[in-house]
Amino acid sequence: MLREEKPNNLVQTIERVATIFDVMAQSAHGISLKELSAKVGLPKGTAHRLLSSLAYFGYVRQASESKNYHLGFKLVELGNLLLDQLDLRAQARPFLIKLSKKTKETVHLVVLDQNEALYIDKVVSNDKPGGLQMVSRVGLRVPAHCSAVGKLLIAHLSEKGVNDLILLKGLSQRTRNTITDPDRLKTHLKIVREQGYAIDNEENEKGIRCVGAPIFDQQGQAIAAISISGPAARITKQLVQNFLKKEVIKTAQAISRELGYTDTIQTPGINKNFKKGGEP
Amino acid sequence: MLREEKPNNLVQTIERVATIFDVMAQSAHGISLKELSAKVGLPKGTAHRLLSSLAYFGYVRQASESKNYHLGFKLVELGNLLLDQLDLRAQARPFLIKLSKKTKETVHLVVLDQNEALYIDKVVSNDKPGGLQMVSRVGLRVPAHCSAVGKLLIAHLSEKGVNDLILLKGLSQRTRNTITDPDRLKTHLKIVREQGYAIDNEENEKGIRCVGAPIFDQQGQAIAAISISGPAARITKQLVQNFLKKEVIKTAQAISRELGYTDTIQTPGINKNFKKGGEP
DNA sequence: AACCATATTCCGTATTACGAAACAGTTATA
DNA sequence: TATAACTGTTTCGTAATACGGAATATGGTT
Repeated sequence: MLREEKPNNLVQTIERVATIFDVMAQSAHGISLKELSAKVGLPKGTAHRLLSSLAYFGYVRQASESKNYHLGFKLVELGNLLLDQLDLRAQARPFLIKLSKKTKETVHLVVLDQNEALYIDKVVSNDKPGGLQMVSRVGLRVPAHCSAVGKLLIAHLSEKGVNDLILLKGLSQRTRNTITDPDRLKTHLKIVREQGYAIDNEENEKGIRCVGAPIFDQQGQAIAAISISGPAARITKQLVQNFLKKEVIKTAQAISRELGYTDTIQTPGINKNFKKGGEP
Repeated sequence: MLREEKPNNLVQTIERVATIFDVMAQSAHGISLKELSAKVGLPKGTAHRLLSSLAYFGYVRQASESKNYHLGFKLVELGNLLLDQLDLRAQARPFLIKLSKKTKETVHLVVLDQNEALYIDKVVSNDKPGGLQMVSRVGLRVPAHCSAVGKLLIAHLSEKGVNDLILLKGLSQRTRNTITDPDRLKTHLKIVREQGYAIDNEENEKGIRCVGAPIFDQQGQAIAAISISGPAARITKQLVQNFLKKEVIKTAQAISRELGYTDTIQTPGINKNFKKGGEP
């Protein structure tokens, strides 16, 4: 997988640790030293030294019986601490809860990170006992080009930003509805930007439909997006047009206002750069 | 702070990265390179090299305008993935929700990690609008000796385990109710172990009272604990004795059964070591 | 009891990261 | 507008650091 601007002098240890974490992330029930050292391509001794250092600080832990290595709880600690440091999340949460209650569907809060849409909060509706539930998780990533929230966020990127993203991540075909043509995507993003909401019409996963709206900060930057997601059978196109679209936009606007955004959504593009690049 | 068995050949980079993360964790609004390098005691150049390597893999991120460094979302990703890898958490969750609904209070799931009680799940009651809410967070740690859940977990440790914990962490006085005498603690733990539940009677934080019960796995090990927590004014001693204690024990037993624990709680200590240390 | 598999530790070597200093980019000051 | 002051970023010769193959411990199996 391609990444953005690779530094020419990466610290070797950090690169190795990142690889180790990634391998462990795929090993739900822990991994032995032998297997891990094979997978990351390091001698056992070297891998062991890294692991015991990581274990000392709590970033990995070793099961006392099986000797298998697992990710450590320090990661949970730091990850959740980071989420709490995000003012955005704290401020958005009550609105998400309200929206979820009103629509009786799962609501997500998403930011763009490393050119992917990253879930930073999730509110599930309690009122769907036994019903279908979209599988998602805080910390999960989805491609930007085939999710409502992703499209919203990149719709407010610069032309260059979008090109870079396409170059780095590509436009993988996830379903038959996925937009995979760069030009079609750019046209679509223009519409998304102008209409102030986006729909994921089973573009990422067959059977899942979403509708989302962008959140703007004080500077008018689209820093996040929210969406309502669920099974396409329940989230019908009709329901989106008649009800959900309106609700998600309303909520997103309320959150934006909470963050200090003052511009009206009705006049997009106008009166926007009052602070950005305006030397007299 | 003292730690368990320090390896003699820690990898320097990992030690430095751990320090950097800890400093960042305390910097809610990001930290400048200058400030960070000063705090961790590294030359700017060195700190910068580590940071840019970490940033490349998403473990830190740099705010585009302020240039300040923040913890990166990769930590969220790994942390939440780890939580999902824990069978315990998935299996316990429905029981926690039920317990929270029934008692209308906040319920926590906790494990022992590095001699501290670590919250790995939290279910808040929705039925307390505007009411008091205990501040807690998944990933947060509390000392073991002054929390209901912590006492439960160390009550099932070996004598040596408890001694090590006391040596490493000490028994800090958090409130006037905190048990700070090693012998008194050991006596108390014996009672906790025998009665099958524990109470935190404002021992960690004035005004907060908790009652908890242990969760046993198939091997009869106390691998986790659950608790009901809330303001002492609401969680009265009476309510604990008449209602909450019973409910939390019942729920903990149900989860233990779910995990394959078969021994009856009524006969603690008896018929326990059928698999642990039984050479013929 | 001997064996096998895996984890852990050791130690001489050279590769890796180090960090002082130069450079660049940005903001404050005259 | 020029200049100073500050912070972030990059460079490069050096030596300390981590490397990794091989020896040793551990513990489970035949």
